[in-house]
Amino acid sequence: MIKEDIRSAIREALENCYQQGTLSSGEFPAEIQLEVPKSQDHGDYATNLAMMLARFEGKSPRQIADTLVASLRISNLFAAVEVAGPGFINFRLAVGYWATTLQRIYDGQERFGRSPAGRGVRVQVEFVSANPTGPLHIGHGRGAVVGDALASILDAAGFDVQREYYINDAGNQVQTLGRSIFLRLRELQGETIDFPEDGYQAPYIIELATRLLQEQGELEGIAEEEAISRCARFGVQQILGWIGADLEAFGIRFDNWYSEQSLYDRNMVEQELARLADKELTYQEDGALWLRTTDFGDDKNRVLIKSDGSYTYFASDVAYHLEKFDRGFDRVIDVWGADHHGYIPRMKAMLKGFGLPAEALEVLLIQMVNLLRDGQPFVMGKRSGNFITLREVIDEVGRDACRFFFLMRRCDSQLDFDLELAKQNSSDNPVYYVQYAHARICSINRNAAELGIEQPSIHQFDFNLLTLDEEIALIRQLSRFPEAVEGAALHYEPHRVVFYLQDLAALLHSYYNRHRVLIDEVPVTYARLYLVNAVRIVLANALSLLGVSAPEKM
RNA sequence: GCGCCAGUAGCUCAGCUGGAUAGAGCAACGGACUUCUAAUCCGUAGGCCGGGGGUUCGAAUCCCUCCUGGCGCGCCA
Repeated sequence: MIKEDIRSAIREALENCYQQGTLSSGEFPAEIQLEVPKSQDHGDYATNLAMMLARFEGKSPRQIADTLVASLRISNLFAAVEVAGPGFINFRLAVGYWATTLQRIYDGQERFGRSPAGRGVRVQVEFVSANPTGPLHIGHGRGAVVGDALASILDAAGFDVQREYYINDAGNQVQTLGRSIFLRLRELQGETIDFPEDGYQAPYIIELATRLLQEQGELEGIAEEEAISRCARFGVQQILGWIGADLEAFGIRFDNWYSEQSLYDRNMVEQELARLADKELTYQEDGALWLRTTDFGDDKNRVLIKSDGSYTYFASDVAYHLEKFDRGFDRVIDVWGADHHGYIPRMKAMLKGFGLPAEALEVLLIQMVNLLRDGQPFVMGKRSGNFITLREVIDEVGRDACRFFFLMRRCDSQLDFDLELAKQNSSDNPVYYVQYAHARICSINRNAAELGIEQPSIHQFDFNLLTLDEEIALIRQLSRFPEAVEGAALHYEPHRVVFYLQDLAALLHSYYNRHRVLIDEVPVTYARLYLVNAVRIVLANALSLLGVSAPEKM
């Protein structure tokens, strides 16, 4: 990649200076910082190296920068290297480099933007993992899209990625689900039931009860406990079906659905807890089994086995996470709702105590989505029965717009999602702005075909005919796509791809409005078609990372 | 009370590991369609980066403190 080429040129210059004695500290920064300057006047890339070295050299940054530049072999990589401001070294890339960029895009096609940065590190992204006790809501939707896009981005950046959904199909909530269905079922059979407040009130419970009655008949003659657990199993299975279908409608597929219950069935909880005990990380107190998380940064120790002998949720989660590493993942990313943030220290403490590095687990917190309708907050809650499902939102707002909206902001800031506003603004929703850029290029291609102009081959393309500032600006932006993907991957920030896309689309629209692609001069037309289709490829690749479609017509 | 996240233009938000003159969209105002799709473009205006201290060549970014909003602080899941 271009950044590495520049870095090695700088490194070489630095070595020369030390050898020739023009610089004396012998200091080598671990990584030479290269940034994209905000202003075009400052070149394509800039480094602050001279300023970093100032305190070691005892000279002014500008002096050091001058020395470095003098020693910098002016390769054909650069058109100009300048010292500017307090001591920046600005690099302007040689025009010929931009031709290479287009070449790489055509060579790579849908693979352009991918990089080996992740070195095949095995990473698992676990996301959504909503309890199978009700349909997905808007908050799940945000986590779903962020997790899905992040997984795609990591994959593009060279990580070996698996998408996993953890099914909480054991424990109290599932019991509550079973009991709720069971009671509704008895109601359907004519009994008068005093429905408990802590049961699930929502109408879909009655729907489930009705269906259970149809499919399995009455549960006469079965002990209540067994009947409830049968209701629970049925409910979980049905609801998982809904969830799977909703995610499918959202364009999300998991590589693996992992059952919490299966941990118990295989005695994994017992086994993994035993490993913690072997490391003397657990102790008995007040009739319960505790984990010493305080030794590793938590503010209190945590119970694994309650005094009544049953496991806590934390116990199975501990087993689940340890088992992830048993499965060979180098890194595990959990996408959680921000309301679970208090849970992070104990999970990290557990892994640390177990001897795993701190960065083995990365938790991405997804802040709350405040659902509004006509500016009025919509109180959500599965038990209250008052909620709008994710499916309803997708149907109302549209899949592409919905996904894009969730990805537009960094995930650790809260999001107001006004349904009326999202619909009302849908015509000037930013997603259309980006998609429109893609559709416009496709439209040019259709017109070209009608005029009998074929897509130019590399041999018909003459880079020297791309002389406009807007054209170079477009190629510059195209060349940065791999960096954008890599940055989004390494920082776990899918929204960077969104901003990259908006910038690229803006350049395309601006170019489109100012200049025509299809003109009388055939060689220029070829050059512009070549450029514009490189843009099309990158737009499509970036949209694909976000799971948003790239329409050919709008 | 303790902890986590946030506070940047009227509104919604970007700002990469500290860098050059703090950016974009919407809203406002003024322009551009006999020309590849006007879901677009061009321009104008809009700021004490919540307040106050500190660290240094340099702070929206790091540290301390205070204020505001949200969320957490179970032998619940």
